[in-house]
Amino acid sequence: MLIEIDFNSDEAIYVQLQNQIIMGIAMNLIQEGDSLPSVRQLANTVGINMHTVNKAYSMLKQEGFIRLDRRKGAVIAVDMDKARELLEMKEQLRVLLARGRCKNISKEEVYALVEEIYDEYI
Amino acid sequence: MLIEIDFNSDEAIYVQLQNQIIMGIAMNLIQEGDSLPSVRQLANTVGINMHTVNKAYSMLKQEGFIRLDRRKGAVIAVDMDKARELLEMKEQLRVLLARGRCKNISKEEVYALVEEIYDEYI
DNA sequence: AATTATGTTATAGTAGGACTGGCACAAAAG
DNA sequence: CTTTTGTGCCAGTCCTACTATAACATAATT
Repeated sequence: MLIEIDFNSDEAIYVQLQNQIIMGIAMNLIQEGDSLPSVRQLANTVGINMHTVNKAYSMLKQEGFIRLDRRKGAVIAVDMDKARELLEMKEQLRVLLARGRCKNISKEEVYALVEEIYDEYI
Repeated sequence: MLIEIDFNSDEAIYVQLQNQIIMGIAMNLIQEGDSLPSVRQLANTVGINMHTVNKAYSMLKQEGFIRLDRRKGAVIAVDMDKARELLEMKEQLRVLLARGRCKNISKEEVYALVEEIYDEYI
């Protein structure tokens, strides 16, 4: 799985790492049980510091996307805490949809976007 | 329109201001043409610095939610750049839905959330 | 047994953003 | 004229992001 960092982005590097890994899981580019490069290895190939990768991995672990195994590195292991995820998603959606509503974006247009994104999952 | 700041939140104050004003517009608590308190006034009532309010207003202006009028203060004036908003919303949704998909949240559950939020708009 | 690679922790430094504070200005309102 | 407005500049504090170096115990490799 290819990971690319935009150093000119205003998004923190560890957030970019997080999001790309999460999207990689959603896209089935990496699956349950697969392992990600080690902290040092990924830091080296991407060209960033070890601690930055470690922070991304730590957060992914805390949020229940990976399990850190000393033998196999960072192993994809998603816990299914839907309740918590639904609550967080609702908070995020509330702000996102409010912005859209101000700009006259209809519910149907939102649904169209969701459909488009789900279609990307093949 | 009541504005409340959570000083213990990890969200920046000016972001909280932005979001509350945007949600205020979406909820019809404030409407096109209405004006918000002046920079100094709002800063005073909320108990924060003038420059923090100014930053929130400046961003809202740049994002096309208000117009700054020296006579009337910050006037609600939403520009309808749907194309840009749809692009931004899609980027945000991509990350949000990826998280959900990893946690086995179905498209139908997402739609249910959207319905719930739209129902809040009365 | 020795070497290497791993996750993890500690400490320290730099850079930038967030927030506050004070001051000042021109423009508009009263 | 006086007050209030948005705006700009400069300075200072605090926190986060990122880097850098070092150290450690554990585990895989040789």
